[in-house]
Amino acid sequence: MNVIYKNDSVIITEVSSFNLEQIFECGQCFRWNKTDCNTYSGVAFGKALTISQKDTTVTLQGCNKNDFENVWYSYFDLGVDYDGIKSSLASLHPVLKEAQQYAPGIRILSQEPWEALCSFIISQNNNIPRIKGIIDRLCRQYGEPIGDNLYAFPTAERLSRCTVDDLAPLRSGFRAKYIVDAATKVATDEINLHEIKKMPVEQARKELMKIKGVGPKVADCTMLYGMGKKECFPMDVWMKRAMEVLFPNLTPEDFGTNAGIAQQYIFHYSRMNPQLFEQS
DNA sequence: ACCCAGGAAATTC
DNA sequence: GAATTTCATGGG
Repeated sequence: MNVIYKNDSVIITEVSSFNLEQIFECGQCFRWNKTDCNTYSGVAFGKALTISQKDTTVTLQGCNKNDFENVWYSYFDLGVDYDGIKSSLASLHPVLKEAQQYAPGIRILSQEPWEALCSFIISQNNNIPRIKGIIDRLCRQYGEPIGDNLYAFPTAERLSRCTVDDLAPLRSGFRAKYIVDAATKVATDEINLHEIKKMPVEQARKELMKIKGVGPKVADCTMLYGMGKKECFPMDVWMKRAMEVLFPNLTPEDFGTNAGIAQQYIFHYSRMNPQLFEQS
């Protein structure tokens, strides 16, 4: 991998294990949209970015050296050797190898802890298009505008000043009260996400589950996508099916310290191939 | 009308 | 304590 800095853009060449479509559409994030062929626009850490890819060259538009080094490098997990992780995971199980080869350009994004927590609270018993819609309305309503019809993810402090009735226009249903509880606990520092990030997984999960509407699955998504805890293995309906049908004699622990990455390959592979789970 | 969606809380057994 | 029902909303 090679990085070239221009005036208002950064170009990465010879990138490996990196595919924008697979990264943004494997179900780990909800705020990136395809704006053109091989091009996505989105917001993270309060910064807007347009990013495009052709083969092993990736261009970040509207990005200076500072933003790249402080935000996007870690956001796209560029310090992690996915080639190495993939070959190690592939040797564990033939079906995992198959899932990984289906979308070899997946990377786990390092999202903001609060955004990950809030997003996956909204995700429960919900479908992805509708999750994206709710989060879009949430950001438009309560996020800081950052130009070009784009908005930062609203802070916990801002949302803590909302009532359940205030959130009605989001049409988030029964999840509104969970959003308010999470925002309040985070804003008052009753729940400190940066401290939780430093804790061992078991303890961190226990802390996160003090929030109403946060169970094991939402807690694990928060830790995997928002706290860099790659051993977490969120067990949703798809992953339960996948484990029963594709890996009947394995448990998440069998996938090791990068189980969360394995989970992402399996989740995406399963969702794109639902016929695997049809009864015959 | 029914079923399901990146679940968790409330209720019942 | 384990199993079942309920919780809003929208699409198929």
